[in-house]
Amino acid sequence: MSSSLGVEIKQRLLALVRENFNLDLNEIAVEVPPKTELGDLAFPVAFELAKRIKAATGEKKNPRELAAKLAEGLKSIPGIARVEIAGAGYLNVFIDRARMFARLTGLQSARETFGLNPQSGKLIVEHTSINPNKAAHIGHVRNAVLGDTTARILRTTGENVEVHNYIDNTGVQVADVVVGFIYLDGKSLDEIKRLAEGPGRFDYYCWDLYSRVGAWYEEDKSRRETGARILHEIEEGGNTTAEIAEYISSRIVDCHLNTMERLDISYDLLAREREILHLNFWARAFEKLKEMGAIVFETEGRSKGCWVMKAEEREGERERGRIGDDEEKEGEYDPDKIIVRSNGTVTYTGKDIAYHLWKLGKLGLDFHYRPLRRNHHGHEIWITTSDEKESAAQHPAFGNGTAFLNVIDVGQSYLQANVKRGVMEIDHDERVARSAHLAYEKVTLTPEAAAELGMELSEADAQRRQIGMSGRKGLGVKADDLIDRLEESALKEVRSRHQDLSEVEQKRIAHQIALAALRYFLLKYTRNSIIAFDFKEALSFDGETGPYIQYAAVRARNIFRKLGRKPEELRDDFAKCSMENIDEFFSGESGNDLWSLVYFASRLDEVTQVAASGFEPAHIAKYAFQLAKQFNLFYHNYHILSEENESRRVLLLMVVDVARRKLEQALALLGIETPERM
RNA sequence: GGGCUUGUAGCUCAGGUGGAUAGAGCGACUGCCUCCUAAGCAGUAGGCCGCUGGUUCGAGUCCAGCCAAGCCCA
Repeated sequence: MSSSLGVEIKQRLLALVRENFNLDLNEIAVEVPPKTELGDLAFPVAFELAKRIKAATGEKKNPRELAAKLAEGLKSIPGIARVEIAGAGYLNVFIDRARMFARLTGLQSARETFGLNPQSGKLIVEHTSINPNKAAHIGHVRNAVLGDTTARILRTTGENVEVHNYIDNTGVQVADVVVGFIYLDGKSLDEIKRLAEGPGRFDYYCWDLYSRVGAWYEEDKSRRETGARILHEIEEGGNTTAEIAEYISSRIVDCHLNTMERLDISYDLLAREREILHLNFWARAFEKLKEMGAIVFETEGRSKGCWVMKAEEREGERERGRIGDDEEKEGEYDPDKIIVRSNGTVTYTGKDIAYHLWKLGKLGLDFHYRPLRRNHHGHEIWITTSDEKESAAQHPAFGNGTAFLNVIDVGQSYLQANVKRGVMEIDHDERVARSAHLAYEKVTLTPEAAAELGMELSEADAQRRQIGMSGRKGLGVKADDLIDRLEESALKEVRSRHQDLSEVEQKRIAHQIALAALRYFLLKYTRNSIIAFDFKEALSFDGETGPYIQYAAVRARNIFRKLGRKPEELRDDFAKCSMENIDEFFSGESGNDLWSLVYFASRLDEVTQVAASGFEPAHIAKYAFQLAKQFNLFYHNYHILSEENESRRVLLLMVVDVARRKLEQALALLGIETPERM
């Protein structure tokens, strides 16, 4: 792998600088030169060195001369073909192409992890976590796709990952839909059941109902008290209202799991808030927090009578904010974080700290578990329960993580920071510090998209670049609607190209293409970029899209199909090629072309590392697209099957195979399959 | 008023640890299917990288101050 060679060169350079100039550099920067002809790795170390020498002795040195001195010492490293000094003093290293190519083609294609940093502990990734009261929309899908892809990337780098989906089944949003069923529709539990089991889409029905409830509240604000009462009954449990809530939220969770299954997104465990309430997680966490002195009881000031987590700095300096009445927003932005209000109720932060202590195995309490369903890979998805009788005798060991990663939109940053702080007061394990809030920006709508959804735009809205989606207003792109449209238009394309395939096969391919289009669309943007959703863009299969990348991989497959042999069957022919053949192959102008494709393909592992350490799947997405582009260029310029020179043809085929393998691996990291045909 | 984030081509966005001529997609214009699939390829046009200073041999990248937008909050 090129990066290990890079590491070796760095170490050698550090030693050379020490020997020759008696200086210690703390880092050696590496770059990739802008053109293949300039080399494969570039070290601007001579510039840094000249600066340091001047600082130490006042002597002005020419970077080119310094670079030349260092170059001598690199030549003996195996894998390096030659070293050149370029520009004002770049040290450019040329990799031994034949040697590296031979190694690349020899890789096991089934290799899934490269385990450069295997972790002993378990990382708990939480994503999706949609309120179970209505259909999922494109914003929820961004969360799920980001979380799912991050989990795939982390697993590939050797992490042990457990994926959780948190179900807030006793929250305000579920309560509002319950209000709708009882007060707006006048439906009993049995009637709701008939509706849910009927032919219509239950999550779509709730989507509309939820916005009707929003409007109902707007008409008469005092109706919100009804909502508050219903919420209280749900939290308390043991009554019909709670039963209705339980039924509705369970059915909606089913719908969400179906939607996510279409995107090849799955979970190990669904953890529900209901159990956190019933199993008294908070009470235990409260004891622990008090024990550790993480929270203190205020006897004076604005927060008198509250248990608070003291601010880290400037304690007491700033005047504390008034305690509001608003359930949801209370006190979260005070310098001292209120955990328990003076009336004895617990804030979200408090409950969340309890839940996260459980994730790390520090609570001393556990859920009961039952299997819920299997996904299409046969993987069992478990769900928590508070009923011991329901509990499975045998279940995987959930929780007990060493760190957690929460995929939540950026608006929750402050809350998440407080949760982490609270947890770290109790769990001092340094690995907890690796825990992070994986924040991402929202998906909004372009004015055009909003108009297409039937929204009446006010003048102010029409002027704006983007319009926020609103579950309460029923304004948003429903995930299943979008997937349906993608599959439909993909199917049309597949039919026109592959009339020989069966209907089932055509649909399967259309589905793979639709999934690629959607996942790539959501992953090509970096996390902190707002996605202004546009139908035309999201439904495109051309240009920088998932299908474009799939197409490149399929083209590579087609070459082997046409050839009538599998890549593995060419090993013997490849072995007959001498190193001289390969050197010749990679020399000259065409050699540079071929090499730049191979070299770029070799860098997937390096890119994966960067994506993993920054929790940024967009790096892989961008890389995959660039690799596909390079492959398409190669495909256009070189006719492989018509190549008459026997050994050259074999080598070209091996290049195709290296590129194909890396394309497929990159797509797999993004959760995208490569179709057999396109 | 406080905190966080963002400002790069007409539009949407990339640009780890400062480095070689600032990139891509879309849109516009011009070419390329007798040849492994044109969901493709090649080319043209399009840029005070928000503004002003600073650090540096070197700044889209780092620092400060402005301006503008978005998000969270008293």
